[in-house]
Amino acid sequence: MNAKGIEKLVAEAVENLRRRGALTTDTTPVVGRTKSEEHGDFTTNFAMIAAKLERKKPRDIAALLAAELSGHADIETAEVAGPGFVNLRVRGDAWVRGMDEALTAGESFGRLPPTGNAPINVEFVSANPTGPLHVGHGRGAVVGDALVRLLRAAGREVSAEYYWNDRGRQVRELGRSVWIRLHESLHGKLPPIEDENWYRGDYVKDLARDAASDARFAPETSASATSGPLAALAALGPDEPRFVEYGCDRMKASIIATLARLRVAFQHQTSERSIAATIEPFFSDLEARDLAYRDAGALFLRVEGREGEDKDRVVRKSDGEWTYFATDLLYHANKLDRGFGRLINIWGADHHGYIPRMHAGLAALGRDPKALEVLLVQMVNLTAGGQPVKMSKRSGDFVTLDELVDEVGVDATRYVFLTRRHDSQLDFDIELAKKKSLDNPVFYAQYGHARLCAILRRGAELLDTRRVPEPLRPLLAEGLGRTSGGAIIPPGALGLPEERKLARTLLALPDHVAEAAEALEPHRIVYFVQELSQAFQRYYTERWKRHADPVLPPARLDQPALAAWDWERTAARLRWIRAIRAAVRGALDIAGVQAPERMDRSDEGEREDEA
RNA sequence: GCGCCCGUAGCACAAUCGGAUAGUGCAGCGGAUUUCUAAUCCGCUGGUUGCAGGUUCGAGUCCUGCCGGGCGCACCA
Repeated sequence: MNAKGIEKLVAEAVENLRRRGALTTDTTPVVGRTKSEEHGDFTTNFAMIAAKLERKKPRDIAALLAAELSGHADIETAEVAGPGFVNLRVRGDAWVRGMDEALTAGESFGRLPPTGNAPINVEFVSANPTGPLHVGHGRGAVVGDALVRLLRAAGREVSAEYYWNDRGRQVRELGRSVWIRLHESLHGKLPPIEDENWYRGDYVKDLARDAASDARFAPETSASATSGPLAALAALGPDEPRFVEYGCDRMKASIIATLARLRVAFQHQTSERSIAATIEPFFSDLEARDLAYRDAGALFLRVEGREGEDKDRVVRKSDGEWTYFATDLLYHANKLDRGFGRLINIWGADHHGYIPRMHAGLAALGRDPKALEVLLVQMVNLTAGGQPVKMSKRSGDFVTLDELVDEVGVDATRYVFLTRRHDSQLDFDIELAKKKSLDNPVFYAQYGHARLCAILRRGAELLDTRRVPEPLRPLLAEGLGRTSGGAIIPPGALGLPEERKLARTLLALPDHVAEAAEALEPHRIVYFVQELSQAFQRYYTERWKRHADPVLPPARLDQPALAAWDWERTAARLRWIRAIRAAVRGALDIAGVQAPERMDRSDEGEREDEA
């Protein structure tokens, strides 16, 4: 029972009207959730959209549709409102049925059936294997991974992919940097270096230190009894290609390990080196077809005038080296050749100028530029209690992703990265993300789940300690989900407006999944968790504090009071709470954030200022 | 100079292919409560959606022009 379901129902009604000749349009209706309670549960603007083609007044069409819909078994009321909306209110027992579906789906609630479309390739992170990932990469990683999970939940077939720039100048610099550090540890000082391009982070020292034990240097190290392995390696000189390979392999492994920690995984990794292997014939073919040409010793691809590009672009420099643009282009073509219908890329926002060039390049190749969709992820500013944390890249002194995860944990890292749309800047408050209090949104969401679990645990305890009157035990067992159909919980037992509203909220998860996948905006799932958690917390507190109507009987009740308790209502609410929990779990699963059964209260308690 | 992204409450952000009265958190002020995990909840304050036009039944959303912020315009990556 969600907007998609209602949409089908409205479409049927429209079809009926058409068959009877009351309407002629073939406009497909769109149904949305209402913002305001008084407008019912769902609304459609079909009448206003169709009005022009029908050449009728919107309200007249709306009246026809409303009359048709009000006959349906699931519809309580169908009313014409405003300029021509049809507002629908769904019957209470239809909500209860909807929750049964959610409970049957359990952990996988929110997942949509497969669309059967061509698979989607999502390429993200793809940071050069020349150093550890930093915080900005982390955001791209989490957004990309959540997007992959989201698209899968929405029934798409998705492959997550990492592209390694393991060729070209950047990695040559890494190889040279390894040599520089070898030289340093051998001679106690850096060799004379005429430029600033080498990588001077501490991780390179580690690479240099471990190089001697790497198998690919065995010929040198084993034959170096007198001078020592370090000297043997240093003698290879700064341009030794094995330094590059070695450095890349080590960095790749380290980057993948960091991402795995963050629960980010890839189905496929592509190496630029392997792409470059076929680049010669590819571009000479283009040259033969006059899609590329030589000028001043360089090879240019004809992209001028396409996708807003104002000049042709170099694919091979006059020094003979292929540009990254050339291999990137070939790589995207390669992905299309592998059968992907859509190529989604996640880039740092500073690369946005590259998008038109990529599109133009694809167009020049005769490919559909629209197949490549680029999501730009904006900057992350780290703060601690409102104060900016310095992230100077100078001398390799910047905050790595590993350090961030060490500091605040995987769940908080992921959650915070998903609290903003990808294209807006993000302030990441490290202090807040660590706090075990409710102004920390991660904590709030996880606590909400733990609380749902606590209620169900207590319900189970009541049953197991036999404090529930004998004849009513099957009912409670049903509410707790221990049986299915073992007892009938009357739909009317869950009749409060708040309960109905919350049912509507939780059953909207499949709609949110569909919409978020369509928009490529995983952050919406996090908003859903927040909304649902908050709605339940409000309900839970209000029921008890304001209405003296708790979900479970208070602990102090004696046996006669328990006998008089309304167990039917309790069973209905427990079932409903399980449905809420299924929705929270389903949503957190898409975000890749854990849903803990309990929060340990132990540490951190109070230790404010003691001054 | 040209191009791209963003301007929504004091701060940080939402807003379902253009839908009805623009929401949520934090901060501020006031309150509930002695329990089912209070690690809770409620109320109040706060807005000309940067500005000016346009498109239409209807605009935070689309178009044009300004203003402000960020970024990009290499035979760099």
